[in-house]
Amino acid sequence: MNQIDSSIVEPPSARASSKRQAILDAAKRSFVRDGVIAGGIDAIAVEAGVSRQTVYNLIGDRDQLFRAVVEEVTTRSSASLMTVIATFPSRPDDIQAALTDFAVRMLGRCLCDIDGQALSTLIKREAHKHPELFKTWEEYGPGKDWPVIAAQFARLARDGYIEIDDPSLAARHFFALICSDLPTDKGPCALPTEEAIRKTAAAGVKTFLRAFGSRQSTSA
Amino acid sequence: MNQIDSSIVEPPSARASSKRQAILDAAKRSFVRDGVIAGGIDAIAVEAGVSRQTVYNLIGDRDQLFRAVVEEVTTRSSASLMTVIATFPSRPDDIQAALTDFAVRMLGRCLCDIDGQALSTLIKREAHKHPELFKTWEEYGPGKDWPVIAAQFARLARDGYIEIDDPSLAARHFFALICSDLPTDKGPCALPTEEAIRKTAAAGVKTFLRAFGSRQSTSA
DNA sequence: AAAATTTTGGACACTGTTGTAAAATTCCTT
DNA sequence: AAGGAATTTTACAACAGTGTCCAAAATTTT
Repeated sequence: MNQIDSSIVEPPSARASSKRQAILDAAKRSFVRDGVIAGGIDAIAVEAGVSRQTVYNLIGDRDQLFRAVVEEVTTRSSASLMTVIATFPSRPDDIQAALTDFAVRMLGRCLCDIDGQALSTLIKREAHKHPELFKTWEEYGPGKDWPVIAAQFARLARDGYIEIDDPSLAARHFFALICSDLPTDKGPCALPTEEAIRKTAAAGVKTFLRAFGSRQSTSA
Repeated sequence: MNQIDSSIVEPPSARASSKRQAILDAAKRSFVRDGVIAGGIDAIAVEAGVSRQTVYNLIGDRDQLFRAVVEEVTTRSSASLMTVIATFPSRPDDIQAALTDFAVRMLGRCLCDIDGQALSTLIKREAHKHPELFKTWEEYGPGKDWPVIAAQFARLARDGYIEIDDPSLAARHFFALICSDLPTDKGPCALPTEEAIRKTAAAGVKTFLRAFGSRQSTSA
């Protein structure tokens, strides 16, 4: 039905793979929107543009579907988080601008994208019924990267940009501030606009630097 | 409707009222734990210690049950929030200690109690299906009190305790910081311990005052 | 073009839940 | 203790969703 750009030459099971992805995406949306148990398999199949049988053929029953979605979301979120962490400013001229840009990237590409949203929603909502989910998050997912982020802040402190006692705490406060009043927390599940993200990030970084910025490097 | 401490002589429908409350509590827990649609009415009835019929007799079907729970949770949360806001420090000797105590009260009695937990969970999870829920939150629930909180911070600034540009933003950053790494966000739905609350609140207030505290009144 | 494979739509039995209605029981009033 | 109200028990019909099977249609491969 919807081959994206598989016009020229595709591997043997390209169609199946594409359909599989469509199902996973539809299931992801359904799980986030209605909960894992609430939405019917039929609805997911319709949303994916396939028949119910295809769902059972390519993936399996609800439980396997859930696991497949979690796996994909975890993998993707972890990867994009790593990518963004790699862009953490190292020796910026303007620490405020650099941190703001970093915060915007983090919010837009990790926390507010469809996968990040799905991951946090699923963890919050299904953790009590699937304890392994939270464990996976800690071991293989974004949860394992907190020390890396803390280390970035420690390095920033060592280079004289900020003054902190506890890098881990600083990292958590940084994230709390840049997420402070994202529309996500309030209204429906709509993803915030790029503009809202930038505004929130800038305000959060400003407060963060008021608290932790070195006196000499605080500009503005 | 709900007489509070009618221990000595009970009004005629005291038993019904008590059962009604038990049902509402059980439904609240079930809705938060499993979602509004997932848990069976039977399970709620058993958890409340009544039969399924009594649920239908005293309250009604699932939808009425949901509305009753939302109404109760909203009312209670709003009331306890008001109570705690009333204890906002006015002219404290030690601004840090006073704000920390306030943060502890706010976390413990509003955000981390069963009703606050239920309210935020239900709003996040069911907002898309019951838009009136979020609207109610804004008009009658805790949402309507943000300006009041912002005003408290404005007053604190006027009295020279803190230095802020935007009271509303300061209020949001204050809450973001004191909620920063509450165990709630991570693990299962268990309520955080008093100790964890105090620690998180203290750390949040400390950072808040590093950012916004007046130079002269910042102690330690 | 024919064969092989995948996808589809429909039918099916099955389970679990719902909301209601009647009896049976318990509880309170008098 | 008897009468009456409330509550629980039990039963029931209706319904929605699940997972499976199969034949027909569509699609790919030979």
